[in-house]
Amino acid sequence: MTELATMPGHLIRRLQQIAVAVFQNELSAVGSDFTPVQYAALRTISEHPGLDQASVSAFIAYDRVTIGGVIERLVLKGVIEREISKKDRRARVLTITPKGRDLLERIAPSVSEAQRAMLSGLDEAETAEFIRLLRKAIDASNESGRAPLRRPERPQTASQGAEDAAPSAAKGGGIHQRCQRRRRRTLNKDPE
Amino acid sequence: MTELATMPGHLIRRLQQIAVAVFQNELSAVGSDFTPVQYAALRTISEHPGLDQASVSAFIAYDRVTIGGVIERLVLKGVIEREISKKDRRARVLTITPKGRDLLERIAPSVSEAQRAMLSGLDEAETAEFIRLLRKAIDASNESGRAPLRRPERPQTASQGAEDAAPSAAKGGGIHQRCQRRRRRTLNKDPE
DNA sequence: TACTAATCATACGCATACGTATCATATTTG
DNA sequence: CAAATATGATACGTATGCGTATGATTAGTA
Repeated sequence: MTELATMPGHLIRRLQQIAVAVFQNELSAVGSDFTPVQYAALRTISEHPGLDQASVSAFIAYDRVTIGGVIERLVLKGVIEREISKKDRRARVLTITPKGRDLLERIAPSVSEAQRAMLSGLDEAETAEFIRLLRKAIDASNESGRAPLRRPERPQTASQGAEDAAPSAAKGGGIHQRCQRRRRRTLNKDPE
Repeated sequence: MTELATMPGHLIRRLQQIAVAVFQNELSAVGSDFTPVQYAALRTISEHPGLDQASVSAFIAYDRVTIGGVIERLVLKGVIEREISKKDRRARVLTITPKGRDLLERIAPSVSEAQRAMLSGLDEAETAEFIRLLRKAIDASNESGRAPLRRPERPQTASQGAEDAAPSAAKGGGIHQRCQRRRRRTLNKDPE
């Protein structure tokens, strides 16, 4: 049986927890309480104004249900606005507020510092190689996660939010089929 | 502003989510619903019978509060037993049950396969290098997380569980001081 | 020995993370 | 066009993950 301490899964989990802790430490030092996920969502909305929630989650490869809660908290913090799309009354169109833009700008140095600090054990060459391997591994298993990375294709709000672009296979490929496939934690119950 | 898609924090999170999905996919294929964390805890208890919960969490660098719930679910699944220590009535001594041992053995191939599959995008040399960098980064930032890796030092159950050993700085160094230090998400509230 | 400090476990609260189900609305098709 | 299907958002349940607080005990100290 392989040592637990050498298993990739275990190591990835530990580094992820360190990364979150480092991120929040850096941000709390400048009075911000954004989580890494909230930051990622806010960044995405800032750079692609007018996205709906499903597109945001596809953009950063997060779970749609989870992003719903993240968006909710960002709205409560007053850093984004959410309104019903005029083109599709199911969708909620998201835009960043001036306050959100200010905060993003203010925490930018801390975010950069966190990215550096979480890999402080690696030198420059190692960091570059590590990032390369991370991306390679992720690309190969993109479809294994619940929320594969996808590129959206509609600016939605028209007017301003037109800097999206990037077509490609969006839609259709997601999970969430009504008649589900790919069950994971279900039908389990280890046989007694 | 750096691209979100190139930030280590973002990439680490995505790979972690892929790793969890792969793990659970592999295990559900053989009828098991252990989570990665439950597996790590069970492995630790199996290899170091007689540990208390705090020692388990220190051993695998997980949070003590979280491990409490994990242990609880393992007890409910009937794979471990938890009883009050005779030496320290505050502590709960943990041991694996025969059923737990059987299950561990049965899922071993799936666990190995998951470790391989989650890095299927990397060749052998890359995988080795990736793991080396993971460990190096983690070692350097061990203290950044809430639950740094520590080695326990008391077998606790006496009799059987004596294969622990590995002394070193345990105790004292943990977080959880009564008068807290290292606040993270607190005293925040971004200035309006 | 009495008091203080440290430690184990646990409780509560909040934030991801995700399987699943449902409602509302679009889109596709026969 | 009407029925079937797909999609956006959300609700519910469970599992981490972790800051914080507290009760029970133990250890350390005046």
